[in-house]
Formats: sequence, C-alpha cells, structure tokens
Amino acid sequence: MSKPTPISGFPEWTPAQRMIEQYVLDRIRGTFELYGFAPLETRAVEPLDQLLRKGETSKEVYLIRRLQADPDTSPAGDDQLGLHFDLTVPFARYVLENAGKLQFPFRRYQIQKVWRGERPQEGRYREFVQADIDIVDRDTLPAHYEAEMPLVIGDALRSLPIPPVTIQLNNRKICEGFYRGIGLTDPAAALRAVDKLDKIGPAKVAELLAETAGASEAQAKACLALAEISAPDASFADAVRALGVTDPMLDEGVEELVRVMDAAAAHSPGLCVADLRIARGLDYYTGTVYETQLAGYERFGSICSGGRYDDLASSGSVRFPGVGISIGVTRLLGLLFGAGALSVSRDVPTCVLVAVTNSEERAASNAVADALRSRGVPTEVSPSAAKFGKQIRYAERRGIPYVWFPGADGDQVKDIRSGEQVAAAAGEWTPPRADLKPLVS
RNA sequence: GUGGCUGUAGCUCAGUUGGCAGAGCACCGGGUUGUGGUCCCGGUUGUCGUGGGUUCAAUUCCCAUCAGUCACCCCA
Repeated sequence: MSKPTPISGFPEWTPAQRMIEQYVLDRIRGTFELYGFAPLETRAVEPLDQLLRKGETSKEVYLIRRLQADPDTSPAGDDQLGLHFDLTVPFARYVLENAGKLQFPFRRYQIQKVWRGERPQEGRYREFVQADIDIVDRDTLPAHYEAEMPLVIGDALRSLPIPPVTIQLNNRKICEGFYRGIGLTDPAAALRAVDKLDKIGPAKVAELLAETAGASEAQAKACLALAEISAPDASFADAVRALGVTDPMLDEGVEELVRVMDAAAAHSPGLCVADLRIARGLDYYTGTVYETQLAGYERFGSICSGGRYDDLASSGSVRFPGVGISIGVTRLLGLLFGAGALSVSRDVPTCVLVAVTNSEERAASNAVADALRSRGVPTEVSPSAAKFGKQIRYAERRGIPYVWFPGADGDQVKDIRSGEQVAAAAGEWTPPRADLKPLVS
C-alpha cells in the first residue's frame, strides 16, 4: 500500500496539539457556562434547503449520499442532506423545531465541527471547529444582548495563552441607514465594496462603489468617510453625526452601537473598537456585527465573528430574533501552531512512569500505578524491564516528569528534570499541582 | 471554483548542465551487567509527493495529479 497522504483542508493535529486544543476548548466552554449558556449539539447534517435558506454559497456545501443509493428513489434537490457549514443555521432550525420545549430567551453554546468546500490555505480549512454562542428570544430581542456577546468572548479569549484580541464592532443599521440617507439604493453592493477598504484602498473602493452600487462621486466620498470612522469608545457617534446625514435607521443604529461600546468599556477597557468598515455576511445580519483580530495575526482575518439577525428563524407569525458569535477554534490554533506560539509541557498526559525492576515484578509496578491513579495521578507503567537508564529515557522523550522506582526497601520517586530523588509511598505521594496535568503556554 | 509558487530522511536543507542519493539535528546500538541528559564509537534513515511520457539511463526534462502555500472568490 502506498503511503497515505493528507486530504486538503482536513487538518489533523499531533497528540500534543490535540492536548492544547482540548485545553482551549475546556477554557472556552468554561467561560460560556460561566455566563449561563446551555450546551447543545445538533446533528452534522441538515436538509439542503435549510442550508441554502440564506446565502448563495451552495457550491461550498458538502452533500452526503449512500454508496448504494438508488438514483431513482434517493432524495434529490432540497431533500438532499448536506454537512452544516456553520452552527447558526442548524441552531435556528433547532429552535423552530423545539420551540415548545425551550425557555425564552434561550441562551446556548455549541462547539462542533463544520464543513465548507473552500480552497484551503493557512488558517482556512474545509473541516474546522467553531465555538458558538447565541441568544434568541421570541418576537423581540432586547439590544442589551448585543452588548453581552463581546464580554463573553473577551473573557473566553483572554483566559487563553494567546496574544491580545480586539473585537471590531459595527451596526448594520448604521450602514444601511446612512446609505439610504444619502440616496443609495443598493446597500448590499455598497457594503461589499466598502468591506474591501483594507485590501484595495479608498480610491479603488470609490470606483467599485460607482460601478456596482451606482454611487455618484459625492455618495462614494460619503461612504468612504463613514467607513473610515474608527474609535475605541462611543465617540464614533460624534464622527458619524459630523457627516451630517440624517435617517431614522441610522440614528437607531448609532444609539445601539453606543450602548454596546459603553457596556464593553465598562467591562473590559480596550477590548472593543467601533469600526464602521466592518461588513460581515451580507445575507442576514440586521444589527450589531462583530469581527475579531488577533494581535500579530491581522493579515489572516477574523478569528471570531457574528452578529444580530432578526429574520433567520421564523415560523408563521412567530419570529425568533437572535444574536450570536462564533470563535474559529481551528483557525486560531492553526495560526498559532504555524507560528510555534503555543506549546505544552509534555506529549502525553502521563505524570508518573513506574519503572519495572524485572519482568517478574511487573505486578508490583502495576500496584503502584493503581495506587497513584486512584488518587488522580495520571500514571503509566514502563513498557519493559529495560535498564533504568532506558526507562528514564522513555519518560524523558515524552516529557513525563516523574519516574517511580519500586524497591524492596521502599519506593523512590525521581523528578527527572532536576534529578532529585526521594523516598515515597504510592498511597501518599502527590506531585506538585503544576505537574499533575500538562501545562499549556 | 480561477491563477501563481513550492514538494529530496522524522526536522532544517544541500545536490545531480540526465549516470548507484548527501549533511546537520533527531533517532537506534555500543562504550557504561540496572538511574537518562555531557562525551566517544558505530548504525538506519528515502518508492527524491504520486502517476504517466521522452531517454540506453529521470530525483533532474515534459505532462497530469495530489499536497502545502499565496492571490482572487467567499467568509453564516
């Protein structure tokens, strides 16, 4: 058999990297639960029509089918199943399906894999993990929930050994109201153009605005002036008003974003910045939108984004407006792994390796291991009764900090980092707290 | 999905104007009949990403493909 090769866009980490990932996921989950979000997992597949309900990205959906499927009777078109490519759409479907069993407002977190058939590159994958929180309510959703999202994310990301993050905020109503206020008729096209400001610069954006959104020179100039507003606090509102455009939706959006900025400033100064060029998905966000930059990794784009949606879930006359945000865990890890910026103190969970004196006495070593494990110390027994030097080396190669030597005259445990060796009893000895589990840094 | 660049040992990379495939690090064994890391000696790294073509001969030239990466597209 020829050597297997990777599949493009489907990353597989080493055990050490997986330990880091699990640590990161634990911290994120802990923060989500600290804020009272309830856990949820939805199935991996949704009917195709659900997946395509919003957005025009059908080409990126992975469809599933049975190898033995009969083409005459198997589902086609909208009845086909596809792998979900975010967690918000499945969640919206779940809320509609289970509305009768849920208490509203409903806050849930969901940490799962999603799949997108994109062309992969660094920090961009076809199979990846998202850590998502959403809050939905029935009929109306108070705006203060839009202010809560960045606080949760700020706490979650700041609990990790990663560079500082900045959450960039905008409000869709500001853009749409402003565009309407200056007489632009295609806000989506205008947003799409403005979103490229960082990449192609103001002159090209102005051209694009003229071409795709039918903007006059003055309108393009106004759009750029709005997009260039950026402030670490609520003062962005003054800059918007200084542009002299009036529109009810614009005023509403400014007011909402001011409240979000004020809440963020009170909770963690410096976390958020109002950045009126942020566009995000054009298809369904209706209020605040979020993007997140990791210091030093700006060129790779946002590692955490989301926004408010009013129209994603509705059934008959009942609407379920919501707001959500999602951490791109795989992207975050992929970037940091690529830079060698995350490490773990050992390659295995093992804290203690129990040496085997000779093969007849393996049972004695097993007994020591049992005693240590029963008190929560991750322990493995040496694979062979090789010379002690080799058994120590086995531990050293894996980063296992302690080697235990059973002895007729009493046991000894050695810290192989310092070389210090002391008498110990398996029923009593405990490693320092810091050595119990692998340390991520 | 479109286009560019890259692909030699576990890692970092040399190399052949087409003629048996190399170095450092790492790894394994021994020096050191039972306590590693230093030192000394010795050893293995490999379908030269994969498949085809040209050729007496291809790791080298050509085509395709896969993977990585970059730009575009998109980003729920």
